Amino acid sequence: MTRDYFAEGELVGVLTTEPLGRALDYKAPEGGCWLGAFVEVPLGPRKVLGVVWGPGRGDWDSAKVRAVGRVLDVAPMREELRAFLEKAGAYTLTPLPAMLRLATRAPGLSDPPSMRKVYRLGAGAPDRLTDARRRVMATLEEYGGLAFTLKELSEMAGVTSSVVKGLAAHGAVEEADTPRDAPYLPLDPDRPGKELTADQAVAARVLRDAVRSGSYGTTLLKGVTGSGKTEVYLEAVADCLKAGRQALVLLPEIALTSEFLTRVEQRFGAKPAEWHSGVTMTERRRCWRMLGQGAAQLVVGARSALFLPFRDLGLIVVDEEHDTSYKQEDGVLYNARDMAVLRASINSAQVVLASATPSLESWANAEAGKYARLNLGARFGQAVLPRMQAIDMRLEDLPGNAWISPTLQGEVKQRLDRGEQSLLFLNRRGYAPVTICRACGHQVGCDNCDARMVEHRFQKRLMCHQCGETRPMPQSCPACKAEGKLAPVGPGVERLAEEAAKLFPEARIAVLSSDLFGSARALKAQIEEIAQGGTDIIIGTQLVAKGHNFPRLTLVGVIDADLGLQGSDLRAAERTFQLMRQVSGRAGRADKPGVSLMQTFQPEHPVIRAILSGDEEGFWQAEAAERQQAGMPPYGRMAGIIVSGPDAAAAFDLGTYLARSDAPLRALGATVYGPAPAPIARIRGRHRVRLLVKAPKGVALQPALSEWVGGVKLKGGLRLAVDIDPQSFY
DNA sequence: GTACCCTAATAA
DNA sequence: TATTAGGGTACT
Repeated sequence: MTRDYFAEGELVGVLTTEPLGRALDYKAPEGGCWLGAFVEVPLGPRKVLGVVWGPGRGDWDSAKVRAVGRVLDVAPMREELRAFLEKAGAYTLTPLPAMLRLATRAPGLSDPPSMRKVYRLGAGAPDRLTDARRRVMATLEEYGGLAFTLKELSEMAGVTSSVVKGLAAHGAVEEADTPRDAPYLPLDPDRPGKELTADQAVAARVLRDAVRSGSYGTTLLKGVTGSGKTEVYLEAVADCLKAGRQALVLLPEIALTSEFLTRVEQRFGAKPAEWHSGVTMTERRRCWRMLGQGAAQLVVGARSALFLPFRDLGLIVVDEEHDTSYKQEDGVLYNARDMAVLRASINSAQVVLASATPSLESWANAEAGKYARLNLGARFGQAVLPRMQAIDMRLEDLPGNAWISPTLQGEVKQRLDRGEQSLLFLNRRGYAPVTICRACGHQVGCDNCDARMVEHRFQKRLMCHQCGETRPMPQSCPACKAEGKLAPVGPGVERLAEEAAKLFPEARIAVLSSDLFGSARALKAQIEEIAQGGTDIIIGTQLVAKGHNFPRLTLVGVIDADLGLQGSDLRAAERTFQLMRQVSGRAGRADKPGVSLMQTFQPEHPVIRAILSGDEEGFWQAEAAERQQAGMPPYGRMAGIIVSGPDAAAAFDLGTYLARSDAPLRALGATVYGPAPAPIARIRGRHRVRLLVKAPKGVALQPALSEWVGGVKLKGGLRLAVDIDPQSFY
């Protein structure tokens, strides 16, 4: 039994975010401290943030043990969150301090709560009741005991701030100091939701019962685009809130949050808390603090929201659970989908994994009975799934440097004539993926990475999609100095837009690509304009595949359906299948039927055939069988090791050394492959070498891995990262 | 002799 | 991670 209070002078173990691997011993401060308390401790010449993690170990020279500086004025970290950080750290082989950093990414944690003045109904009476004063009093009475800032109150009453001040002077309005971090407006789960179809009602009831059980469980909620997944899981959120517990909805893309916030507001009458990289410092602080106090009921956020200090988390929804952006690819390597399941199991909470095209992992877990499974069939309203067809590019008469086939052109023309929208999908940002010199054949590459520079014509620059480095479009070849010989090769969305503009000069064309919008707001405005019908042809990257509603869209043209199938990655088929299905789902949402046409050079490819036939179960079965055969995840376990450093030879040497000293892994029946140059052999000037570990399912992989790599001394700027359950398998 | 830079060690 | 101590180098 661990103790949860430490009296002054007792030894406590404090975990800091400094990379020391474990908690350090300190003396409890005056007044003692609680287990989980956020504290400020002296470390060398500095003061750093820490959390009281347990009793001290007492193995440090007691004369050198220092005292905790002070206990911070925030809710202590709950036991569930501490357990989650420890387990998630053990799973991903991440040292605890790095895990703690994920959970303390809130600004101003060590500051006292800042105060502001608010105004509410007072006991006194004003000497004269003017019309303006009456409006202020009426406003306050309408909202009962609620308090408002000067600005809010004067705006709501339609008076100037001096009117409010005047009333405050008479005591009719009371002036008070409250913490700046105000509770979120309460969400009302009892408001009636949208009318559900029979299908949706059944699914909603199952989820509701699961939430009411108050225990852990995971449900895979599968439904095609437009089948009303959101309505269904919002019912589960409603029941979670009714039970007085908190809920978290994870979204893969910030661009999706504002649309989602609106839906929550329609359903519950107020906006939830928001947590992602685009949220201001003040809002983050408020979110973090209010969650701990239970003054925020629902958070909508990106994967990092998993590490927020919920007081009583009862439900986690992972929307578009198959999305690859749930996998954090640098720093702490974790998959938010898996971590959501872990956190829920610790918190006795429910997980809903929602997707039209689940990941093979989740599909297999549902098949194995580890997850419950719910299928939403028909699309909401009259809309039906789009008709899907291939355009065999071997039969199309298309000149070089053109990518819209005559067949596709004809279809777009028809939509233009009918006043409907078309979407041309190409998963390539920029103007052209390759810039080649016609004089010497040189391909312009990035100086710091092993990647080609991509021309972005709107910005008149070349950009490296690996490190983000840009440079002005050169006039002469960097290799042979020939002037005016640089030529674009291959299509990007910008170039496709140029081609479309030539073919359809009268059409209004919009390009949706993540790099063309400075802010989430600009992107949202553009999406809204498209939804209103202000655009005839949308040209977009995979940004458009994710849940935006374009009611007048009836044609999706996939420019290069073969793109994702190249390479030897076992996940390529799965990803292409998901992406194509998602994009196609954009067409025909309202009452107009949609068509999805895929340009391909290999219409007989099994993946393309599976996409066209719509035989999803068949596709998953075949994929699963193939993975099982190869002993690949989810039927086997994998880990990737990336060794990186400024010196290629040193990185490779360490890789070779690791490969030779693989005894701890062989003991498990695991195999080490490599070292080989990583898929991108150089990023930001660092050379990268990769090893892969393949192990049978059910073995204790992590302890063996830490024994294996834990002993190596990293010198000369070398770094080593272990990636459990990597996204790519080569 | 010292100003400057890089690397390695250290923190309780 | 931030700080600093130490060692080497290029200057005055």
